[in-house]
Amino acid sequence: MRSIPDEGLELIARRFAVLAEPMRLRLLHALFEGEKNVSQLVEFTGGTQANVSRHLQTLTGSGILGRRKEGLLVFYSIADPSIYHLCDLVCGSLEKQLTKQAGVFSHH
Amino acid sequence: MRSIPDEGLELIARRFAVLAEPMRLRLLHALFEGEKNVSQLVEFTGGTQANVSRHLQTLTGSGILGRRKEGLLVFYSIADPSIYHLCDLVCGSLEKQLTKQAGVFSHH
DNA sequence: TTCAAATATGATCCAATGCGTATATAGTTT
DNA sequence: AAACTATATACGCATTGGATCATATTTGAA
Repeated sequence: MRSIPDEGLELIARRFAVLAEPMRLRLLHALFEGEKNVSQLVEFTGGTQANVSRHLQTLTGSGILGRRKEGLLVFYSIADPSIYHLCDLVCGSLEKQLTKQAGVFSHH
Repeated sequence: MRSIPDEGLELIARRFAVLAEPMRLRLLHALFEGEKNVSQLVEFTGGTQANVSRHLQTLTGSGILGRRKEGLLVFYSIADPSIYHLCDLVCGSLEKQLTKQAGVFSHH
């Protein structure tokens, strides 16, 4: 079998880790609608400005988000389209698991 | 826009977190070949028995792996087929990012 | 140039998690 | 039952990462 070098594994793990925070998922979910600036995201998520800014930095640093400055405002947007599919996959898998029990997602 | 309840976000984050460890990815990679018992996985990954066992427990607890006892041996296998696609997506996305620089995956 | 608004960053604290060692449990063999 | 093998778990330690508060930086306006 083809083995994966440690560097590669750590890169993959790192990518998953970036997605492993509820606040970052909330930010991604907000940005699925289209690009938004930091203030909008702060209001949207209900987080503090500092915290939102940090998470945006994490997401941007990993290449998932893109950044665009316009005067005082900074707009963020999805830069890696694979994220959509990734989230769909996980949601789908979890829905399957959950419909075998009680349904958190059941009220479509 | 449809918002996702906090419970849901935490479930999704949790799923990503489970995939965010190199050793667990190594175990998954090993199991992509087919089911293996703990000793085989210990040898395969080069980890300690205790550590491998713990990570297998994490993966099983999240529904990603299945567990089958056969005498003294315990066999683990991929239970959630979406994992294949999930890893492919991430790898593909990372390859794209990396080919824009130096190539860790470049020697196919 | 001074002020105000939007965003980023530094310092600190705290909780979560991974690893290693040692030990416990379960199943098998004699 | 005793001894042995395979696997799981308890404990302690070290590291990491997120949240908050305060402050810095950037940019536009007066």
